[in-house]
Order: sequence, then C-alpha cells, then structure tokens
Amino acid sequence: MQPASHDKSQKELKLTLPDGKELTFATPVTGLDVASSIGPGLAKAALAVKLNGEIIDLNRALPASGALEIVTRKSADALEIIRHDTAHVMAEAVQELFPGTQVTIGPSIENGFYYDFARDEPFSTEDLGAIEKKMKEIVARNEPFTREVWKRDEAIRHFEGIGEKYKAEIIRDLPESEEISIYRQGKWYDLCRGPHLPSTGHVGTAFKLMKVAGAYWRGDSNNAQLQRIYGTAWRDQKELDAHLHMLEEAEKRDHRKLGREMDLFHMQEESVGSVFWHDKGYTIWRALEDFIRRRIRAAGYQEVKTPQLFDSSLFKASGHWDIYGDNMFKVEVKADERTLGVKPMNCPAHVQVFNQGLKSYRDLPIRMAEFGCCHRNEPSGAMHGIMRVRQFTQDDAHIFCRDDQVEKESLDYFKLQLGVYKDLGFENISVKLALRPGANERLGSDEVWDRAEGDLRNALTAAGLEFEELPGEGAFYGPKVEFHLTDAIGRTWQCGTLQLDFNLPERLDASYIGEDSQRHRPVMLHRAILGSMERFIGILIEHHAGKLPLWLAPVQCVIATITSDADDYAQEVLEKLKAAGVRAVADVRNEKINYKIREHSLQKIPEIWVVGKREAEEAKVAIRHLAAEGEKQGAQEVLALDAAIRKISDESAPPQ
RNA sequence: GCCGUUGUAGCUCAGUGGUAGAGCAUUCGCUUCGUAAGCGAGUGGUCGGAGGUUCGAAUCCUCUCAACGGCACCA
Repeated sequence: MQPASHDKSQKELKLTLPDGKELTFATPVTGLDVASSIGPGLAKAALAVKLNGEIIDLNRALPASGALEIVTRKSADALEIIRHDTAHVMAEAVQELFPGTQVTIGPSIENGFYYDFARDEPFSTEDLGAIEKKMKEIVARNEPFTREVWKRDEAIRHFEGIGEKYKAEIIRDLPESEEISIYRQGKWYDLCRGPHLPSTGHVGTAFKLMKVAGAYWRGDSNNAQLQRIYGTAWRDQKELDAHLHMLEEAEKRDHRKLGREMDLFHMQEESVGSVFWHDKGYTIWRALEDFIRRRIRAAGYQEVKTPQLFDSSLFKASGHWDIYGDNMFKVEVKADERTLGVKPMNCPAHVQVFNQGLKSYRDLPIRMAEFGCCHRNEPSGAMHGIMRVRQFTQDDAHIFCRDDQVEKESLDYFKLQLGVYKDLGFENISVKLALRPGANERLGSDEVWDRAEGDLRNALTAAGLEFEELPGEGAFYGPKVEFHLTDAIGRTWQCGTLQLDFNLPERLDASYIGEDSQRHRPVMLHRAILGSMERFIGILIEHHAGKLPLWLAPVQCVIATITSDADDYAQEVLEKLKAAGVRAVADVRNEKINYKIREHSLQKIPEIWVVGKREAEEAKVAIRHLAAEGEKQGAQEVLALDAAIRKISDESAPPQ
C-alpha cells in the first residue's frame, strides 16, 4: 500500500474557492483539511472535492493547485458519487449473501446505477428485497471507504487467486499509465477508479433496487451473459419518492395502454410486429400524414408510390442483400424459381423512378417523397409496442441533386424539419452527426466519406445548429444527421434523419446529363422527418398522455344530452358540426350526465358539449374542455351554437 | 437472437392437484337525471398452444408461441 500520489516537490498548494477566495496550504493537504479550515459545518457536510474539474476523495492528498470546490450532498456532482457508491454497497451485499458470485462493473447511470455480476444461478425478484435489506445494514455499519494503490501484476494475481477473473481481465486491459486503485469498505474491496464518499453511511437509504436483467460482458453479444441488477438512488427520500412517482406517470402515458383504452389500435400473435390500426388510430394517422403532405408539397417535393416486392437482384445491386439480408423478409416464388425481397427501405425503388427517362442537370434537385411501407425482420427481443415493429411506414424522401446543391438542400431540410417539430409541440431538439462505421461495414472509398461528412458538417454549421459527433454510428452508405426530440417527461427520441449518400447512385447507376453534356452521378440525400408513422404516433400519444391537440384528436367533440328532451337538438348540433368538418359524435344514451362526462373524459375527448332542455330552447351549448395534464378540471363556457361551431372549427384547423 | 418474468372472461386481476371466480365492460329491464361511475337481472372462459405425469391438471413436467423488463440489434 502506498500513499496517494501527489507532487512531493511542491511544498504548498494555492487553492481558489468558487467565491474567488484564495487559500494556501502546506502539503500534504486533503480535501477534508481544506473544508475543516473553512468551517466545521462544511467539514461535516463535505463528501468529496472537485479540483480543476476532477472529483477527488475527501481523504486523499490534493495533487495540485487550482480551483477547488467542496462537494456536499447539495452539489450537482454529489448524485453521481452517491449512485456509484450505492452500486459498491450493493456488490458487497450480493457477495455477502451469495458467495461465489463474481463482480464485474457497476457504474452510475441516469437516475441510478447498475452492477453486473457473474453467477450461474439467476437472481430472482425476491432476492432484491434481501439484497436491499443487506445494503441497509452495510450503510448502517458506516464503513469508511479507503483507497489503496496496488501493483498491476500483483493485482492481477490477487484477483485471479480469489476467482474474480473478470476483474483480472479489466486490470489486464487498463492502459499501462493507469494507476491500479482499490477501494475498501469494511472487509469488502473492489478495483475502482473512484472517487467515493467518506463512508458507506453517506450513501443514505434513498435507494431502491428496480429490476434484474441480462447484459453481455463488455456489451458484446458474443461474450458471456452476466446478470445486471438495476437500482435507483437519490440524495433523500423525497427525491426518491418523486422519481418513483415520475415512473408511475410514465406508465400511465404508455402508448400500449392508451392505445387499447382509447381504441386506437391493437396487435396480435398472428401478425407479430405489425399494427392493426382501428378507426380512431388511423384518424390520427391520416391527420398527421395530411399535415406532412402539405408541408412537403410546399417545400417542392413530388410524391410517389412504389412496390413492396422486388427481385433479389435489386437488393444485391444496392448492397442491402449482403449487409442486411438476414433481416429482410424473403419470398421464394417456386414457379419462377426466383427469390423476391419485401422492401426494407424505399431508396432502391426511388432510384428506379429516377432512372426512368433521361434527366438533365436542369431537372435537379428532384425531391421524391413516399409514405413508404417497409418490412424488416427485427429480432424478437427488439419489438416494443408500436414504437419498434416489423412493418412500418416511413415519411421518406430522397433528394437527387448535384454536388453543389447538397448544402442548400440540407439547409432547406433542416428548416422544414424544425418547423414540423415546432408545430407538433416539440421545441427542445438536439442534433447529432453520425460518422462512418467500421471499414468492413461500409461502402465506398475514404475520399467519398471525407467529402460526405464534410458536406454535412458544413450544412449544420451554416444552419447555426449545435451538434454532437458520433463516430462509427453512420449508415453503411453514408453519414447521417440525427434529430432527437425531447418529450413532455424529458425522454429523448431519435426521429428525423438526413443521410448523405454517394454510393447508391453509383451502385444503381443513376445519372443525369450535365451542362457539359456528359453523364454525371447525382448525390442522394435520404431524409425522413417523423421517421416512422407508427413510432411517431406512439411518441405523440405518450408526449400528450393521450390528450392529443384538437386537430389530431380522433373524436374532437362529443355532444352529450342530459335527458331525452334534448335528443333532437343534439342531432341538429351534430349535423352542423359535421358540416363544419368537425369529427363529432352524439351521445344520447339513457345515462346520467355524470356518467357520460366521466366516460368521455377518460376517452380524452377534447370537448364535451352538454345539451339539456335549457340549451335546446336558447340554441346554446355548454362546453366542457378536457382538463390539461396536471389540471383538475378543464374550462367551461356557454356559447351560442353558431359561435361555438365557428370557434371549434377554427381551433381544430391543422397547422398549415 | 440472449437472460429473466408473465400468459385465466373484452379490460384489471384472484384462484398451487378435486365441480373455473371477482370488479368493471357488454346485454336486458327499471330510472329522464345539469358537469367524473343510478338500481336490478342475465350472458360470457376447451385457463396462450402441443405433448406428458396422474383416478383426476389452470395448478406438476417437457416442448413451443407471444407479451413484458433489460442486453445486443435498429439500413
């Protein structure tokens, strides 16, 4: 064991606190010493320190001068340390309860932590309760976390000796420059980079083990499968409760539950991964599709419709057969001795449309759109409600253009895209640029990739969009720009993409005649705004918790009678609403108004028009609006019938 | 595809070897009522599927399908 490393030649350290105050200390000095010198209260509250942006254990000698911040439970950085420590406490608990279990890694993640274990016997949900109990004991023991530095080969030998082969493997793969640090808590210890809290008592009890799941060692499906236990951990019980409450809210807005309750769609075993859209769900679909159709027409797109089935030769030429063939649906046609493929995307078909007739440079750009229905044989475990399915419809388009048009076309697309999201109520968008995948997983030369990535970077910069680069994440034929939107409860979804492709036009021999009367290759921009209709409708349902904006609501208005005296009047109101293009129904059942209100509110009908004897006599309607999320009761108003019709007709108009 | 869990009435769920249940929904009566569940009666299930053990299986075993939670994948 050695003391933590620090620069011994330096006799004193100059530390600048967040308030600008400078302090000088003789070495060695720990974060705790600094906190104590400021005040005993702070020393007690201190969990760690942040020196020049790096978090360091409270009891470790500070390695250098610089900006120092005392991390307390209130600090933004505290949660990450607490979560990581909770993972360690869990690992100790698991090894105490289940001897022979090997530990691997246990990082902090969003909202909590996990730890991956190697054990032959699976953990059950009942085990979680026992582990949690043991964790609380360990927290109560208040074991101090202490850091040690070990020699590499000794550490490897040690961990192999005690049967922790995963830990030994991790150490073996650490870069030579890396210190091998071990953290001890009581009798238990683990290889870990740190930092940690002063002791297990600081972890607190605001944690909960959530679920057990399989996870591959190092994230690779060729490796052994480990058992992962997920937990959530917070500063205090209040935060934990708030998080658990948020999970309940998320469950309430689950599109699978709402889709059934609102009679939007269903799925069944005979058509796994495909959606049966019911009248109400398909009404949402059409409203959304019409909206996109208006936008792309205004943006100069043409719309086409191409086949589902193609001879395999087309997909062999495009490269899809080799790279994605396993995930395609293939149809053997015995009589013809041919193999057909059900299209998994629309691009090869669009190139066929482009290739009809001779194109001049004057024709470009050609923006070819299709609400294209595609099939992909997704792995069984990948399916999720209507969000990840085997049959889906993309709001797809391919822009065929000249090299010099790429930037403008990209910019125009960004504008179209962001405008659509804004009108759909999504303002918080993040942008990513996915770069070339590995050498064996991509088509085309490095020069072509350099050019494609450069073009997209330029377009993003010209659009003034901030973006993050994701190496290795691009499509096999080109880099892509991804648009991620954030929903009402803070989750992000990747929806629109723009992919720049110099490869497919080459492979499928697309060309145009240039000014020089020579043949040239067009560039292809693959783009989608919503992504898939199915998935996007799922996102909309969850974002709005089923309470869709008026223009998307499948039934916009229910006329509910109080007694049968108002039946005739209700019929008249219904006719007028229909004539005004409003999706309305009349509820003249022999039920009390309370019953009707409850039922239609649960169905998330935006407006209930209550009509009784009074309204019938005065040609009025009593309108009850659906309560917004978090609102107890919606607004109510009484309007003259004609005024009410004008109002709902205006308000239900889709964005133009 | 991998690990784990689950599958009983339209929905939510109870039922651990001995005659398939509840609430809601649906149907039929009664009730005509002013802003989130009126009252009563009735209908409804070869217990996901196939095979096996047993005198007897929703319940135990094997295989299989699907859904769910993760992992991996996502052109």
